Amino acid sequence: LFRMENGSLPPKTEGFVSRMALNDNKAGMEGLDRDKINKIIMETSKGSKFYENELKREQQVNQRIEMMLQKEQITEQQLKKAQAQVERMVAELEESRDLTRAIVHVDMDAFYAAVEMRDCPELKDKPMAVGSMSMLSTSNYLARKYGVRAAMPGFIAKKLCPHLVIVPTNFDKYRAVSNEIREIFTDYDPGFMPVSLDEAYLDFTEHVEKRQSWPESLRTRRYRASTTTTGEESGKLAQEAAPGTPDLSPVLFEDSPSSSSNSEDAGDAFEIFGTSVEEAVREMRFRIEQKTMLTASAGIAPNMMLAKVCSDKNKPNGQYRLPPTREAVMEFVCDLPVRKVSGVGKVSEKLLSALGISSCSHLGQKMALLSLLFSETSWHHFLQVSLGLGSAFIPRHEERKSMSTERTFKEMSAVEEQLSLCHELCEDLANDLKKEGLKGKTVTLKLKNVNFEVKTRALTLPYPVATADEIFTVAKDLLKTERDNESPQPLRLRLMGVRVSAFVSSDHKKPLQRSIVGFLNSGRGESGSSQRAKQQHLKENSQLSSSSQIWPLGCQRARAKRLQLQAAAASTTQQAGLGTSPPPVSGKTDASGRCPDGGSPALVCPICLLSQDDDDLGMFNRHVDLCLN
DNA sequence: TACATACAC
DNA sequence: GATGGTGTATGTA
Repeated sequence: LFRMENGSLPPKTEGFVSRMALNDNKAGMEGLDRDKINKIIMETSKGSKFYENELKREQQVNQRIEMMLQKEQITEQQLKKAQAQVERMVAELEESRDLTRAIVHVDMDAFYAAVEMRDCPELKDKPMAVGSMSMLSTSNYLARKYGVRAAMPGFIAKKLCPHLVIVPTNFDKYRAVSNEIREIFTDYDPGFMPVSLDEAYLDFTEHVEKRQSWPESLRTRRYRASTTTTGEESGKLAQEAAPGTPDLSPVLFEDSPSSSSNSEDAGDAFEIFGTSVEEAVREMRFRIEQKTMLTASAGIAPNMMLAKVCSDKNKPNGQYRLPPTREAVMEFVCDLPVRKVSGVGKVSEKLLSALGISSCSHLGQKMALLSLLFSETSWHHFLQVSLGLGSAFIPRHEERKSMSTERTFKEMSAVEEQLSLCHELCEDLANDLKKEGLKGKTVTLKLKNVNFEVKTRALTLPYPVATADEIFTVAKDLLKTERDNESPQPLRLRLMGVRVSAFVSSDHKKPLQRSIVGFLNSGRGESGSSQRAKQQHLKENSQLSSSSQIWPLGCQRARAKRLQLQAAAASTTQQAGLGTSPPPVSGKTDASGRCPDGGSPALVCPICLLSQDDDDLGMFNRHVDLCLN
């Protein structure tokens, strides 16, 4: 069972850097001439600093593989023991398998490219990509046929496809479209989780439940401006239908059926969607197309990991539902290439492939071995994947943990130039931090030299910083240290970046918010999205979502009161946190970090509504937690 | 905490 | 001529 296929798996061509080869596991990349494309990529890259660095990284990975294969000499004894442990864990995980949720992953098709094509008809029948000569963000399906894809530099793409049109990015435009589709998402799951501008996870479970008892009119989508709409949605729908003729969406892929052409065939003035999840998702995609003239693909599955894979299955402009049965899931996962799973990238793929693992079923077969070769978190993740398990609920949006800005430029070696750039970065970063009212204690400087070698240097202060000068004071010091380190050689840089992390303000507010939100929702049952709460979604104006009906009036008042208390407590908290001000101690705080004026206001527990004598926030939070339990 | 790596988009 | 920017997680020291 073990120690059989030793190593010989990756077909190694001499001097071939597999890290740089075409990634053809994305949609629209089937059946093209890989070898020819890779040859062009390699020829164009060969000899560049970038290439040399990639070669180095490749060798590092190869070394890791060697070390791993040495460890593979494992006694039967050990393996048996590991196998037993794996089996125990499998049983445990099986126990917890949840097939009751309908998780949806939506993904706009060739998003940036599609937006540009929509707004510039000239582009519709041309291979095009969005980005620059240095880097492409995405490409349309016509360009993909030439091997042109996201994360490829434009000058290489041009070699692959000389007629390629490269359009610069218009982030503001993409953001605007993103907001439009997110409005639609909210109607199906107000707690949806955005992944990026064009991608999101939604929990459709509750929507589908409600949908069963809806009148047909609520499931009717008009796409002719002429018809009058009925019901509470009329305004919205009329607006969405306003763009009129449905055949304006850019044709992304010649062979792909477009829902627009379907509607033309039907020749009807409206369409009624059914009550199933699939119909609901179809409806959502239809509304997206009506509103933005862009198409989306979607995957429906019992958990996030599977939904993500499913959304890729019928891309572009398609959807796929994986039935919520153990059998269907296991069959689906069996032949699934590990690389398709989110979280498994180039390196993991290569490591696994060295062990003879390329599909998820292999993953399951070799789990005992994997448990001995990989870290606990890694093999636990592999195990879950091999069983088709993933998160069946969509986690609440997390607070951000860091904020950074970085820039690439032509070689820069002069100290003064580097310093002024560093200062500029600090200013930009301080600006961004200000927008979110953040202060952090850790400043990290990132440097990349002309050989593409990356270094980070960090310093954690005893107090939080936020202004450009505060950050710069630290960053320039880190830069100086690094310069001294390399001297007398100058730092020949091609990139510099500054990051601030270890935030304090949110750190204090967060646990409290969580507790209160948890309390407010505790009456609504335990499952999935109902547990999540984003204040923004509690606003009442959405027709489809139930948010305005969730709270009985009395309850709303209580909620308002508690939120008030929460705010008060939070501001108290921030004051208490002033002990962390920077050195020239401000006159407003004394050494203990207490507010000198008026003493410390008593904290009130939002649950039991009793004043807490202790004004220590930690104690207070523990009290709230006790109350919640 | 510091740093490097892997990963996603 | 030319290979990005932003953010998270994790392993290790």
